[in-house]
Amino acid sequence: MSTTTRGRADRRPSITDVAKRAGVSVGTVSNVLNRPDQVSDTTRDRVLVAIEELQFVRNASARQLRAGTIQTVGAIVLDIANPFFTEVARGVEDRLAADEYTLMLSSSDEDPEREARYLRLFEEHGVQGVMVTPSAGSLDALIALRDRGIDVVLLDTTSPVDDISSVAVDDVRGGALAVEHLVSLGHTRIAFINGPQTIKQCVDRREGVIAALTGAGLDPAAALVEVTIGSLNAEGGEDGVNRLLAADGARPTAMFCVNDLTALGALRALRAHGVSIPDEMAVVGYDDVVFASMLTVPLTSVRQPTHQLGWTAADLLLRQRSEGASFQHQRVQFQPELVIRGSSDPST
Amino acid sequence: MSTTTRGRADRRPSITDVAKRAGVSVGTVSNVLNRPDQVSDTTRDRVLVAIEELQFVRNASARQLRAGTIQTVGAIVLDIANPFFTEVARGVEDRLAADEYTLMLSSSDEDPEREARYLRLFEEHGVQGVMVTPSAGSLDALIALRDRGIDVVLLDTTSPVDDISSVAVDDVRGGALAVEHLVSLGHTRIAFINGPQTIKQCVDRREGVIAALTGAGLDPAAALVEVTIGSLNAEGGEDGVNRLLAADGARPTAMFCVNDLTALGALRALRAHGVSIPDEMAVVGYDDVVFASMLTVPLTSVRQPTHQLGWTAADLLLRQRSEGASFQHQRVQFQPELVIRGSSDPST
DNA sequence: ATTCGACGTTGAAACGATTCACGCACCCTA
DNA sequence: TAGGGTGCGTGAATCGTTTCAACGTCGAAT
Repeated sequence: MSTTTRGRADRRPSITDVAKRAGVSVGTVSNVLNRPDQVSDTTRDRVLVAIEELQFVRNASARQLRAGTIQTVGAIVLDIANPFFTEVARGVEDRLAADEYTLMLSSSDEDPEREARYLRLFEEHGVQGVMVTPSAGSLDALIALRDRGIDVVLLDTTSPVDDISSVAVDDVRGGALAVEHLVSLGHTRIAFINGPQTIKQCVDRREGVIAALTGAGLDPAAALVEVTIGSLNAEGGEDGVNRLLAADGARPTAMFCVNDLTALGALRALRAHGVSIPDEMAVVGYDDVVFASMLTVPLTSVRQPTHQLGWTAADLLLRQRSEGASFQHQRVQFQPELVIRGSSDPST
Repeated sequence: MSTTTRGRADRRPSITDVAKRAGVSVGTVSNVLNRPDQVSDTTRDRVLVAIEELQFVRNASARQLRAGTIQTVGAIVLDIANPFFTEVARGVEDRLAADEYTLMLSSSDEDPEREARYLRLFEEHGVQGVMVTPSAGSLDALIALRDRGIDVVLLDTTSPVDDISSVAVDDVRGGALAVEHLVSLGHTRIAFINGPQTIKQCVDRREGVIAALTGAGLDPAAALVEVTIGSLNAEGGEDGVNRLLAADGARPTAMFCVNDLTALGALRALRAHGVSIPDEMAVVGYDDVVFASMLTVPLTSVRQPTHQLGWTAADLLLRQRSEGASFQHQRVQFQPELVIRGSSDPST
């Protein structure tokens, strides 16, 4: 009775149970599973029937314990809810699928502790490699990881060391593009809603911003109003604008947001404050996400090759694996592109 | 030399290596790791030093093989790139964190095969339970999974059976809300950009649509123009509109899109065709995603309690685990809410 | 008739962590 | 001083799979 009507399995059937039921050895069952052509038809059928009857499901832990490793890599992005990163992840998956690798995907939410936790989790699970958008200070941990035999590729950031590959978009150039554009429209007082300097993208885009201002003969100290926000999402953008508008001093006439999600929140807050766009405030975002062109005021943004970014990172990782010591580490860098729309330029 | 300067580990150090180096038995190392207070201070320190020196990292497979199970559950959503589902996932994570469970998250991309593959992968990895937004026909597999001891909670769909719990939002009501609104604005010819009937949400929302039309004394056969699209994203929405506008017959004056991503694509295509909104075409979406209120024409949409949906699903799953046989299966259903904006109502 | 290879199958060793019954040393108490 | 705890540590068994040397059997070749 307990075998026929059990509501809940007492124990998962193992390969041994299958072997007993089919009247063969465990080795044969394993062969049926992994090298079916080395088993005679009749035996194979008998085993398959037993597998079906027992509803046998392989135990991945045992499998992997024996094998030592699995066809899996991990990826840690800054924010899984950001369309930019989901598109990158899609690129990663597409490349991995070709080599029948699977992906463990996690979001650090810009928190170094979460990043470290996931890194450890991935390692404990025996991934062959990781793609990471690292927070500040995690480089040493990544180098140590690499030394322990887990390949590392930096994602959306340029590698500071020669023996770790990276795939990035030129963020300095992107930041410059945005601000050069605003300056060319005549703005001389520009707000920059930026994330913490623990995030490399924020540092680089800021560098581009400063360079563009200086290059245009403006003094950053006077022309730039920096607002630092805690998280790079819509809430952060709203928060940034609220603080900006509450501050004393001349209100900027233009604003560069570190990404489109932030810009979305900023636009929402600006609207709530009755600030008209682009007349009273020109706004530029970053990423050119799917909805940027469709907003009340279509958002000027810096476009990046998202899918290609992810695809290339995965490609480097897999090639590093297969080529071994002969692999040449490299820093791949793509160029961003400014897409001008109504949020900055009234003539469009 | 090979031990000091090895660039790449020959083999991951095991608990045995640590034990040897520290001059203790493996049992003691395990105790240091799992019950540190049962080990004397000096021994513990010695072991910790060895762990540090060898850069020892636990092997999750071995650990889990012995333990039999892990504090992990899986979730399969229809589309990870849809903000609706990322918000749901966030709710799931928040509840799981309280019980120190981890989440394996995957996207089926509305493909039953992908769903089945991930389900199997989760099972092989020994998850304790799964939350699934199922495709049509996968119920039997889910019941079988439950019978094999893996708890199942249906996510964003109402359970068709008594002994599997579910957490959903009333999609029939949601569909009705959308169309009642359009009818109240005087529309008598309404397009419905819907996904395939293999997706329960699409079936339910359609049922609500039909009910609303009938309730208003309209004949669905005449009043409703259905367009079925392959995937519920922006591309699908664009495709749907293109096909709608290319078709013969009187053009509808209103349109209900099965979700906001689809609506976004639809709006893009409508704009490309020079159709003005809401004058020539009123548009209603579904989900009220973060950018809905910020679009060129703010999108009327049906709002759902996303975070709560995920949180509750995870809560049911964990309680099912802990309460065992005494657990009462339940169908939780939340109510949707219509948010009226400019894409349907010119007066807003 | 013997040898040989091919084929199919076997069974035990290994993977690395956890667990638990047991042993040892020590101190406290009667 | 014997008896009984207590506190630490040990080491073998165990989880389920894969792998591989070894074995029997059969047919073909010599």
